[in-house]
Amino acid sequence: MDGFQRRREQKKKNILETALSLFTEYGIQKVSISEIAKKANVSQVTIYNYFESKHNLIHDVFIYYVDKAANDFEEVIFSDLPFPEKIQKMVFAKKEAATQIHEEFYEFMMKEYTAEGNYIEKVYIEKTIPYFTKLIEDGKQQGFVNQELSAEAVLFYINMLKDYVQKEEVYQKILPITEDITNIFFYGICGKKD
Amino acid sequence: MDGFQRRREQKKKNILETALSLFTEYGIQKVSISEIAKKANVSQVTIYNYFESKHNLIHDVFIYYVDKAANDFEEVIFSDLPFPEKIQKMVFAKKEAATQIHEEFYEFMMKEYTAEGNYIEKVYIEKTIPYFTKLIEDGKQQGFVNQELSAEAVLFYINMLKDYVQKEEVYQKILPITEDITNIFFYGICGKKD
Amino acid sequence: MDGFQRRREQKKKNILETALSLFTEYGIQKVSISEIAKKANVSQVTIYNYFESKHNLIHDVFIYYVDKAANDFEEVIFSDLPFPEKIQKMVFAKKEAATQIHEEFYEFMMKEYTAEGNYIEKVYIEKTIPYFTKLIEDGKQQGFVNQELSAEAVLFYINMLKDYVQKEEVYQKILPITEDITNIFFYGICGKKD
Amino acid sequence: MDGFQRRREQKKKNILETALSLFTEYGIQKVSISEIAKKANVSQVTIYNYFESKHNLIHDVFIYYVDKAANDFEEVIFSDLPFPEKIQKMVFAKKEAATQIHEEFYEFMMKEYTAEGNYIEKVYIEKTIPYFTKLIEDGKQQGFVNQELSAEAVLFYINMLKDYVQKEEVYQKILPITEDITNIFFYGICGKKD
DNA sequence: AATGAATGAGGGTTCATTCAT
DNA sequence: GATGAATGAACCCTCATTCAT
Repeated sequence: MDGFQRRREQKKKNILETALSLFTEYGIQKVSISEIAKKANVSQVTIYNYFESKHNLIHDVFIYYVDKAANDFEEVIFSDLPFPEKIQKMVFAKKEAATQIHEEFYEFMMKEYTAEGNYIEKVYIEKTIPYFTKLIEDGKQQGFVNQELSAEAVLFYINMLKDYVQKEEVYQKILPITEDITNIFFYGICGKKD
Repeated sequence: MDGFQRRREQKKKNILETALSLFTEYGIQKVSISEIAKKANVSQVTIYNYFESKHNLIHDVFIYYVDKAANDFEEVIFSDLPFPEKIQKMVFAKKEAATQIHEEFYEFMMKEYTAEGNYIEKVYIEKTIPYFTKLIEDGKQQGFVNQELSAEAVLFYINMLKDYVQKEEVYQKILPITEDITNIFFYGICGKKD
Repeated sequence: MDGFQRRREQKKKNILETALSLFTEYGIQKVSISEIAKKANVSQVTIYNYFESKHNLIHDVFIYYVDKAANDFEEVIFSDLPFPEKIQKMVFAKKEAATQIHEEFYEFMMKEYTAEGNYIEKVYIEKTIPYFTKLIEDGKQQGFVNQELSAEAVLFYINMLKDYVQKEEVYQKILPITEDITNIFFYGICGKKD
Repeated sequence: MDGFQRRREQKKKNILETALSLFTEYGIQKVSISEIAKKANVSQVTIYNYFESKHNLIHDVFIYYVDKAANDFEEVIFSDLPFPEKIQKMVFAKKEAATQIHEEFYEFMMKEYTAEGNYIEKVYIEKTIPYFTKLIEDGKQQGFVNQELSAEAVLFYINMLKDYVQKEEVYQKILPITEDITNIFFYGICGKKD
């Protein structure tokens, strides 16, 4: 990749980052192209030169985000932390502002684009799910996970917790009850930790 | 309340219902005042006469929705179903389309308005929480809920499940693993149901 | 039609006239909605309220024009002028500026819309052609038109002359040779008037 | 002219041809510089290097076209066809698609540029008119053209016919009445061919 | 000389909101 | 009080043109 290409990529990444941060903070519709352009220090038209339309930009931002998230995820999975801490980290790790995701953007990812490119699905099937399944296998072998539970159900639970805890307005409220929540996750609302 | 007043209230409710249904289906920003006016068979200006601004309309729609949801909630709580079925009903009851809530509207409720009027907070404190606390107390006495868990944590968990399951794109995927999910809820990913 | 309606129609006509005059002078693409709005003393959005899109506006302007032109045509046809003067009037009558038609607008009428609504076709079939055929019949009976010629061919010829003479850049050049042109029309480039 | 020059001229001609074909097909305003650049396989800036502005490009394309058309014209004039066939060929010869001229481009030639460079005028005066006058003289001598008619009037008529017949939407409609039209041209709507 | 990148200006369109009847 | 009509501001997008390499 020559200097031209590299600079182009750099600029593209810059726009993607800017757009991602604005989208995650304010949602998609509230953010105008001109806003992104201003904050990224480029002209509106430059954005159009790179991405052709707002819709395309959103698409690319979305893929950019999914890749990034998948990488973060892998890192935790392949770390050598003990099982419970991996879970904790995945669920409760305070996200940096940049990855605090705006509901509308989340929704966009989940809904509008599953239909079209199904990129998120692909990433899930190729990476997230296999790694995750392995994690749960390990958990079962080490006695942290009930052998009878399906991996899907556990995956669902962890995802739910993660998504939910990630919400800004939720995160702060549950800080004091983090321990209880962890307990419920491991032992249910009924079970006892003993 | 005389005939005038009643007609006025009726018209207002009509507008609120229309707006709610459009908001929940398409989100707030995608729905224009003129759309609401057309579907509610009134003039745009009538809406402004009643609600002064779109922002106010949203606010009122939101309160209208919270009240309705709180009522539904009460009904389940005070029914004479056994504890686990109450939980199931709260979490898994297939919502009618009308209450399948659009993410953006949900977010609006959670974020923009917790700041300002905090009506949802008020309703929660006055009704939801007390009733819910009682529900959990009952659950503890009947041995369904671990005595050591805080009511807040359980409340959080149930809400999370409810919200998550309500999402259209989630609901269908988890149908096959409903039982596992219920099990995890009661006994954790570790514990066994036995 | 009540006062409301009348005023609405008046305003609509005002916009149509303004648009027509601008279109005929500058062509369609060069004329922006905001230009029309400014010259018609209304807001851009008012135009959108009446016509929904530029495309629709063009369409309506076009129909407005065709109707007007058809009326002018009828008037001449049903006047009690002698045959040659009718022809002269149809072909050479100095158009008011307002009906000096811009090529692009003409083309639009001829091409884009013949496909879609075929309104011009309808008007032609219902009014122009019958009237015109009668005119030619009269011309034949009075010995002004060769009996063997088809009405279509004569119609074509008159239309061609009319359209061509109407062009601004042409009109002035041919003024000095009007008589020759009339002669050619009646007696051909070969024939002699004697 | 060295190799450099020749290559330069070649590239210029390439751009002119591309622009001409796009202009004649879609009109001037609908064709963007970037479109021309793409289709001609050069960069936009190259076009600017050669032609300085879109306006200039149009100008040059126009001159390119007029020269070409004048050459075609000469060819017919100096051919050894009999007079009526020359006329027929000039008027009815089915143009190749490439020279089916878009109205807007035609108008541009006729209007905007007659004012400014008057190149077309010059060509007319220097070549078209003399040649044409000679043609008409021949016609008169051979008895095909009325001696009393001015050459201008006949020229006008032929041009009109040619321009009009060239229009796509007209050409097809008149095919069945070509003979009648030719007759009218030679003998008028009154006269008889006998 | 040639190009990829960048831009200011402007166009069509939508929307929350106000005016006037 | 209710309505049709009207509006200013903003948005997405395109284009002729210039900059920088």
